[in-house]
Amino acid sequence: MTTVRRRHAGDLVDPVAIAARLREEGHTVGKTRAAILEAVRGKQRAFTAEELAESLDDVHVSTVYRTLGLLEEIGVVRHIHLSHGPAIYERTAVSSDIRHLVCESCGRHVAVPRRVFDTARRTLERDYDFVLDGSHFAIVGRCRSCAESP
Amino acid sequence: MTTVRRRHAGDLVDPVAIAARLREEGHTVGKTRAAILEAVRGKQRAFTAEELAESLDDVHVSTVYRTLGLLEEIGVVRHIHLSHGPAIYERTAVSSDIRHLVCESCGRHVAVPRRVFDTARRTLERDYDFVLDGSHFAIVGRCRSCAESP
DNA sequence: CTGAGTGCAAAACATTTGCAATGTT
DNA sequence: AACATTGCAAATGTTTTGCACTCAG
Repeated sequence: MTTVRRRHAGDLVDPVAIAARLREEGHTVGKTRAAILEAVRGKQRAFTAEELAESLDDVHVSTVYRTLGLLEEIGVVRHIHLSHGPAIYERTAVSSDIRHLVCESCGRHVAVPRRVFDTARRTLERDYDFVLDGSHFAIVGRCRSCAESP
Repeated sequence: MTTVRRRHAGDLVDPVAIAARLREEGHTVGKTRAAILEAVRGKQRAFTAEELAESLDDVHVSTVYRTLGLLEEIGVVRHIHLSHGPAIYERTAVSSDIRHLVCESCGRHVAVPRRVFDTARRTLERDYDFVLDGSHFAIVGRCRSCAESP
């Protein structure tokens, strides 16, 4: 048996595989998109569209936004809104079981396991018909140092 | 004994009292501000700056933003960011023990008791040095009907 | 009278969009 | 060649700000 074709997000890190997937969807992949794909693979941490654009020569932010939008559709990245400021993007491969906390004073952000919110999630679902989704917007508060010096 | 002067936020609903408080802080209160104060008292539910401006004749949104900013400083109102779209303002008197949930599909929002997040709050504080503050940004998810028809 | 408040236009900021030029298949 | 993609400029939506004018104390 040769290359097994798995179809879940975890696969989509390799620029070549992603490009193939995009073509399947009827898109084309030229050098600009290829460069973005490469840059996304390079990112260890979450990044803003702006940052990604700056790390590439002659790629306009609007193009980055468009491409990240496409990558989001096929499940390669997701974006998270921190409190104020631009959204951050991260590869979905990074794990969907983390939630982002932001300190609204200093902007620092930390990742915590999703399970921290299990009790709240259950209560909301049971008593309030509400399905919590902490993955698209960060959870806001203050880190200890900022909480101590207000 | 006559009028007792209590100094906590719960008092600040009466336009006259609020105006007095503003003057204490060195501000002046003319007819525009008085009108805004009156309008704020009238609001049963949370409102956007835009809505408030539209409910008043010849008061510019920028003035409403400025005045709400002032009212926020003295603890009369607070603003909450829903997922997308404008922030909503509510009188602090309304209760600081509620948290706002927003459905990111339909925009509907519901209030739930702060205690729903007690477990999460304790864990975050104990294990992650993070002080949760669900009062400034809404908690995002989906209401049951939207969750069922994605 | 003098500083505070106001309307308006413009800036700020993150993101989206229309369009003409260019690139991909 | 046909159509997708790109850069750029302009629009979007929310909030803030500079400035000249008006008003409150």
